[in-house]
Amino acid sequence: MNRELLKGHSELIILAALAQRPMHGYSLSEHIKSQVPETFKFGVGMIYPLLHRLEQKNLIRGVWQGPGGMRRRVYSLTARGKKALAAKRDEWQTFQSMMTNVAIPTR
Amino acid sequence: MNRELLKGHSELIILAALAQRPMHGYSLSEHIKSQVPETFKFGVGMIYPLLHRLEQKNLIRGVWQGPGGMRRRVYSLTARGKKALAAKRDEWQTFQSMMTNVAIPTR
DNA sequence: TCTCAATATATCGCATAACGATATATGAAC
DNA sequence: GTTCATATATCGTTATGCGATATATTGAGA
Repeated sequence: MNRELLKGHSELIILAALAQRPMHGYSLSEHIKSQVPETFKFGVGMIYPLLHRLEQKNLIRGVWQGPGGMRRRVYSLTARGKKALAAKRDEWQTFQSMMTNVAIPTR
Repeated sequence: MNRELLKGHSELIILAALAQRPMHGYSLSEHIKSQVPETFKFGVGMIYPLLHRLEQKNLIRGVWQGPGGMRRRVYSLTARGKKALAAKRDEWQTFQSMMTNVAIPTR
């Protein structure tokens, strides 16, 4: 399976997942693995840079859980993140219908 | 609009267009421009590397038009290209439904 | 108690490819 | 004969997917 298919779409996946409930990186990875086909699953090594990127863009915010137990950073959507999610959903719909129109002939 | 969205999907667009009728690079570019939204249109500079790539993979084959007139290379699908197109269409359907499931909540 | 697997985060490096910019040449129209 | 559309080609930048690797903690079981 082409590994470039996800390019540019992964942020939408993360934001949509975090909109359901706040999660930390590892549980997010498990969550996504459970609901997308094998070929599309994110490696853990992909999740953290993505989360850092989204936090830098102020679309999500993470807080360290503590003080007891293993350190984990739980992320949730910011106000900007919610708007971005809506925008990315629209963007996906546009892209999706364009691709389907172009690639799949109407019979 | 995110410029990474197309990653990995552009070959499908080209193959699907050439399945309709053989074209050379420039007309292909015009063809695609006419049927996809502004934000997704391919610059001409994108078309030729793509065509070279597809020809190297033996999915399309180009023949120089001649001898009179401006030089132009007309591309059409090979047998392998037709199979690849079918595979990429399936791949798109899988990707498409996965993304929609994950990104757009069912109400 | 010792070990191992699962949990949890982080970062490095490679490969791929979108995409704008730029170069070059021909043909047609004015 | 100058300008615009046609036609192909390539370079450099940038983004990012993704595997590999490193490190630390916790809990279960032998």
